[in-house]
Amino acid sequence: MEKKILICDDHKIFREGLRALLEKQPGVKVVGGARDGLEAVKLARELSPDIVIMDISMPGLNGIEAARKLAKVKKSARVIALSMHNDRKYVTEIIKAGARAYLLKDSAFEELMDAIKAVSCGRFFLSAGITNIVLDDYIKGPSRDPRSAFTLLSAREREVLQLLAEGLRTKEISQKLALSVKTVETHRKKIMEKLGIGSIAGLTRYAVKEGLITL
Amino acid sequence: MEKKILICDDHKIFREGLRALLEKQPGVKVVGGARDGLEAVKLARELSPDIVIMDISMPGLNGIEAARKLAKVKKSARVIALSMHNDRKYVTEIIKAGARAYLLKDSAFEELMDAIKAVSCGRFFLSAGITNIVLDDYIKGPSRDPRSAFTLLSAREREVLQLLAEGLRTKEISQKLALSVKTVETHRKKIMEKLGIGSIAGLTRYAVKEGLITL
DNA sequence: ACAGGTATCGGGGATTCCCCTAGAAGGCCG
DNA sequence: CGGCCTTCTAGGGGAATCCCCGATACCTGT
Repeated sequence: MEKKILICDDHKIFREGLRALLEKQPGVKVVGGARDGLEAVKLARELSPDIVIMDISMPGLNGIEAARKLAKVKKSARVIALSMHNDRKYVTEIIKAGARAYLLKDSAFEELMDAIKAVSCGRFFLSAGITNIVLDDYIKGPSRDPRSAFTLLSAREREVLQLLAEGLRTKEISQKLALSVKTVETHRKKIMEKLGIGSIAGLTRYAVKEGLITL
Repeated sequence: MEKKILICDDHKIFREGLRALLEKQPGVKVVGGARDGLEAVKLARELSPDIVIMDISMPGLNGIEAARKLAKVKKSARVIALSMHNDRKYVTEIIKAGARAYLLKDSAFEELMDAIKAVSCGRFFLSAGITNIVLDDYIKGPSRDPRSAFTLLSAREREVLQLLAEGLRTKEISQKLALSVKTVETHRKKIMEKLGIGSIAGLTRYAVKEGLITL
């Protein structure tokens, strides 16, 4: 029996490209395409796909919320998350939302086929590099709150992070906080370690995303 | 004679999808794929494609700068910009950089084929909705928007700025661009001088604001 | 030809980064 | 209570960087 597939992505040309690739494969059939989360849920109800390939960033209702809804409304549909972000936040959230696979858009198409086979058999599938994130969270125990700067970092660390992201250099921060330069360095190191970010530029982008500073 | 096409996008699965669609079309042949701007320029020189389909947001060297380089180095290649942004900033800049077409990723594949036909004949092609933006700027005459990254900085400086904001350290940049560490330092110094920004964090925020990188 | 901007490098000292180690204080759990 | 973890603090030492100089070469427009 052919697997029915629903493709959800807000870029039409991407949907068409993926459809073209899938149509060359035996055993699968693309039954529809959705351009946002709401349409994804609607079409999933109408078409009863076996597999839903779900982009995460979509306007209106994003892929994570859409997956959450599908888990309630259409349990039979196996969701494969497909995203350009390898951000831990997205990964953990959509997996918790019921997705059975997480692929990066940078993956080869072959990996997508592997994922389709895996979830069809009831197994999970994670892109290389994603596994680390999930296992990392797993061994750290059930962290129910989302991994934000406020749960991950200590108050002092957030303080240092903000100053770093605002552009102060190590010496200035040490003066401002009445600390040794070495202490500030240690804080920076711990922050980078916790967040898995290895540069000031990366920390700045993170701080903006988390709302610690404004552009 | 078949048109040789080079696909530039940082997502492998997107490149594969597009290739699958194009391979079903007569008269065109995909000769290669690049995952960033530098590779795009390199492959364009090696493969001499007739058409370069260029995504705008790519790591390292973005599509706008890549188009600018191609306009100097490989005049024969017609660039089709393919982006998810319908932001006027991107449109005007890449058109000025020499692109002959601008398509949204939300476009249908058919539109891409129309664009390929158009630029092959030496015509321009703009996605619906994009035309307004260009004409709008056109009738308003040369609207020198002051103080943007595109008017203040040189191409090389923008290139270095993007890499800095992406979190690469000086040495990595020098290796990527095949330059001396000292040269990269000088560029950074000039960038900071021109922009009046004195830290990597500040440069990162600036690059995000200007759309050189995404969060 | 000349001025100006751009792009490319170097010297050298101050500074920071990055790897270690480590003590004091507070909380948590068997 | 006695370990154990986390946090905050700080230092040593070498590599890498930042930051001030200067310098050469190449365009481009006047």
